[in-house]
Amino acid sequence: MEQKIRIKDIARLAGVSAGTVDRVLHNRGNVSPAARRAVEAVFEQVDYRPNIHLSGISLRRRYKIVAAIPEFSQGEYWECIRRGIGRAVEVYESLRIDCRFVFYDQFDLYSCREAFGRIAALSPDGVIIGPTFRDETVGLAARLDELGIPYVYVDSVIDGTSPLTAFAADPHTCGYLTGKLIDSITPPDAEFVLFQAVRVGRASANTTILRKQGLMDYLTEHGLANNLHRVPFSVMHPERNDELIGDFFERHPCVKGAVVLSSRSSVIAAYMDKHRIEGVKLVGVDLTENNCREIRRGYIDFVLGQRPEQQGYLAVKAMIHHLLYGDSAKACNVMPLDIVTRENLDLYSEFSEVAYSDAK
Amino acid sequence: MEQKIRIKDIARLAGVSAGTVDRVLHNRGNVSPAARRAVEAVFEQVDYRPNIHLSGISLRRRYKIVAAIPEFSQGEYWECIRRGIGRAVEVYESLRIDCRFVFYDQFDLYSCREAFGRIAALSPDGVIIGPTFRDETVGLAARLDELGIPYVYVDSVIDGTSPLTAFAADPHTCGYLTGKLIDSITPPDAEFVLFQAVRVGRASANTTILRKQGLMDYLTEHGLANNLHRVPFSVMHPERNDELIGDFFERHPCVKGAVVLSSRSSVIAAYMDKHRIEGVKLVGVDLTENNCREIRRGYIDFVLGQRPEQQGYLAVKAMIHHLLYGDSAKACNVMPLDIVTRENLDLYSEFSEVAYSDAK
DNA sequence: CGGCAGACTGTGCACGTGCACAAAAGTAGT
DNA sequence: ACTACTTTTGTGCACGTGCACAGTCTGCCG
Repeated sequence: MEQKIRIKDIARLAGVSAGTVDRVLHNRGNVSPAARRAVEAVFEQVDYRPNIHLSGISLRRRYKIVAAIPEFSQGEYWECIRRGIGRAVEVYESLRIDCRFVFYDQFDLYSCREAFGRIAALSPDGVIIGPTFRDETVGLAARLDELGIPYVYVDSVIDGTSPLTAFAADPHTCGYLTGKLIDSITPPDAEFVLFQAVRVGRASANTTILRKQGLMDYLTEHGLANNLHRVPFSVMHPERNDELIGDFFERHPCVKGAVVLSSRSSVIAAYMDKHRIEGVKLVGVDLTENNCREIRRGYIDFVLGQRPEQQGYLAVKAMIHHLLYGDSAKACNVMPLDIVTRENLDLYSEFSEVAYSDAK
Repeated sequence: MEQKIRIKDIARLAGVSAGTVDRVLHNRGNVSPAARRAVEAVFEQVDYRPNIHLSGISLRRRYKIVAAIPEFSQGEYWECIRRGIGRAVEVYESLRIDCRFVFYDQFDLYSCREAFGRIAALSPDGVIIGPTFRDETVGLAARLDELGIPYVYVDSVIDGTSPLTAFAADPHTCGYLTGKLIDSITPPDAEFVLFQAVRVGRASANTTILRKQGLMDYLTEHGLANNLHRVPFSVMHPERNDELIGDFFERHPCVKGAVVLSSRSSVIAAYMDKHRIEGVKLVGVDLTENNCREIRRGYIDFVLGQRPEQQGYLAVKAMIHHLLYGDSAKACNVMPLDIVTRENLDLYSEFSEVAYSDAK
């Protein structure tokens, strides 16, 4: 095993001092062309990898990261992302990282606008964005671009902006896979129903539209497009669903599979429980606490998980690596879609403890 | 954000020098009871977390890890574990870690015995064991216990030994989940076949037996135990399967689902391709290259992945944390079982790039 | 030629920990 | 009280990097 190459070694090989190598390395200027060439020639030949642990210590300044994500209640989707962010900040605490959260109401455009407006004043070194409203996010991205502040998306990506990177599942694949699953676990040529969550004050999110497109594409490719019914349901007022959903199942006894493309499949599961609807398979998205409970109780058959906690963790990590070591990251990281069912559910929840703890 | 507590601070608070605190911290002895009490009293009160990056640098000695795992061909299961180990060693290279591999033939008991016999002579500080043969592993474990050398299992766990920790999927759950899947994607009360890989020179591995038990338990609980047929097949000589498997399907046209509990489901997939057997669902285990190919081609419907690469990575990480920072780890870490199908396969393979790269 | 600004370069400290070594304190025997 | 020895305690260096600061060199102007 060859000895690790240090800045001092590079300096010796190039016939300059460590300070000059450092200046070349960090583009700090004030380096003569000759010295620069000499140093760069050495870099060509040797495989120098800075010891990231050490560069962290020597660092003088503190970096400030702002995470702008929707607010959440306990057990909801965004709590996982938040937890992942928090974990990363803990792990990297020995480097000089501060993290500050800015929450907004994902169902209130004005709340988002106001929250996003506050960010610049915090003069962050980097921003983690959990986007909901397209225009507001585009505006924020433009401002950050102008200020030269890097930003990273979690959960979903907003086109037409230039983030450092993003960590999100592919919504089209998500919908497509949902189609495959519900098709696989129901009899051939079964009928399906897509329950669409409706909410006051918010048009369907882009993610949901793309998921639906993925679902439709699967069904179309398998000649099942006409087997799909669409029924809206209310998240805020579950009691209103009784009439909405109630007679649907009465009129459509051939429906053997139900799909929910938002994270609220537990609402449908609760309905099925209450009204003793049996023989209908249910596939949902996201491992929220409510969904997990319904999986355990057997009312939800499969759920697609998109590793929100890991998204948050990796977003912070990518940001830190960019800020501290100048790493560029690939434009978009597509998260795996975990197929979760009663038998492997616990494995996922228990395991998340282990996976991230880089430091004690 | 409060200031980070350093050894020097503890020393000041306890009225001793940093050296004494260090001695208490690392149980190096030569500390008077009074001083020890004073230091420990301070530890009670403050939340001291050593900066692991720094302890890494200051460390004088090199640690030597030996990984004893089965040899493999390209694209096979153990290659992933090996890759994960390699990755971890890269990431932690700035700490002083050497890793050395000892390979053995997983179908040759004597090869294993010989390889395991060589380990002690390498005087490792820690050993990663990928076990196959029970008695040989028990023997190795006993020798390591005697020498006070910690060891970690990957892939599976050998009872009656005391490893530092282990990273493995639960084989019973694996079989159980396989049952759930094949049951879910076939018509009610379908018949199934379990293809059992037979190999010269090796009794069925313990893992396979436990998986089979899990499968049987699922079927029994769902009143399907009598719907299962068992057929052996040859991995080494696929051409012999023509007769073995051939007339089975002729005689059992009601069989709609096939299960393989080893990683060799691609052999069955290839057979189905060759003989144009259709309408039979196939569920397998492990994301080997061959299995991935057959998933893409549509001959395998679902595969359970147990994250071998992550197992290797985490095993090394746990060992390093134990050696360097004295962390104890929980006895056994149960890996998630990823349900992989054509639509989410690529997501898993692409993502593994991202997840581990702690350092550039 | 002297002075001076500006560009470039080298030096040295700090970061927090592990560990070697020196120093001090304690103990026991003569 | 002195020596010899053990136990306990304190001190200081090394690790590799970032960065401040001081020092050197060059060219230009008066």
